[in-house]
Amino acid sequence: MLQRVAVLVLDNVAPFELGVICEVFGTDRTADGFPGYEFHVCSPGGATVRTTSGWLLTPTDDLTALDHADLIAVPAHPIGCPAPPEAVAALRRAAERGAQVLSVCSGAFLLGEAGLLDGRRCTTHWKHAGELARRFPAAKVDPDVLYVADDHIATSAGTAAGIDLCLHLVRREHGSAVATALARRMVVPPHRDGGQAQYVEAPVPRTADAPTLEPLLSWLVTTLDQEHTADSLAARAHMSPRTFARRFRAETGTTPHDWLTGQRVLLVRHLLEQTDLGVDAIASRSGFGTAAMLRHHFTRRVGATPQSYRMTFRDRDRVA
DNA sequence: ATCATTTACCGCCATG
DNA sequence: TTCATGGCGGTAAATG
Repeated sequence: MLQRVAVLVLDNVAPFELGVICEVFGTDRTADGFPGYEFHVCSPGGATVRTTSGWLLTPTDDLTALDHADLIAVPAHPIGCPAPPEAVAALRRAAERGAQVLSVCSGAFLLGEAGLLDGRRCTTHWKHAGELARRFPAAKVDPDVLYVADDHIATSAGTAAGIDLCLHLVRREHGSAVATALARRMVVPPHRDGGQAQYVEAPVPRTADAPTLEPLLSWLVTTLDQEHTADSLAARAHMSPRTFARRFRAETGTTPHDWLTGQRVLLVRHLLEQTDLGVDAIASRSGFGTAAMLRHHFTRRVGATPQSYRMTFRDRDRVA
């Protein structure tokens, strides 16, 4: 249960990464039906810290807040800045008692200092991935993903990926209806999977002379119930199968089939939360065809069975 | 759970 | 020369 959230700030904290965390967990939207959090910003001794932009930030708490938090968020700090031992120790204590920990960008280095990355899959900004692996040899650094959230230690790549990770945690806690509504409120894309590549060749849609796959993708999400094959998609995009596969990876960072499955799972989550349709009906509507197929992909990607997912999220949170 | 069959994907390389 | 293309074949994964 994520109720108490504590952000650990040190000198030279990066404002944008900090802002991402504040936006998701530190802004009161309970009036609109969103879940509320007890939000603490803490530093060693509660001392004022300087941001990388030069201005000063006065925390609400000292490090004792870490001992009572359900979620501890670590924004980015420049690598090489000495981490106060008491902050590292507090972080380790929190992780040991099972609190959820998340880092954005270079915040992962602080998690490394606390030994939280040992033996764990993790990530950071691609530019720092090599350094992170060198500094913490026991960490399994994956430089190619937006975020890793395998267990209660979660790490994310550069800045914007922090938004994806925060929304992922909201989704895990409160379901996709809440996460999607929150994303809409923040005007960010509703869901980017953690496995999605950090490098995408065309993250920004190009202009008319260089068409993108965007129209195809938009059409796909409205026709998830239909059958789609690699060849049929290539034909619709007026490309050879080989070129289509290449272009698809360049633009989305994944493969057509994998992307399609991801979208179908999102639709399933939605239908489980918002309707009373049976698993068979949902399988049919989402394009999985059979309940067995649905269960297979759903449990693999969500980590819960459709039934338990529905039990958890059905009617629990109302969103305006 | 396991298996046989089919499909998707990607490295390689020739082509324009 | 460099670059995108697209056909081929091996391998991994999905499917039923």
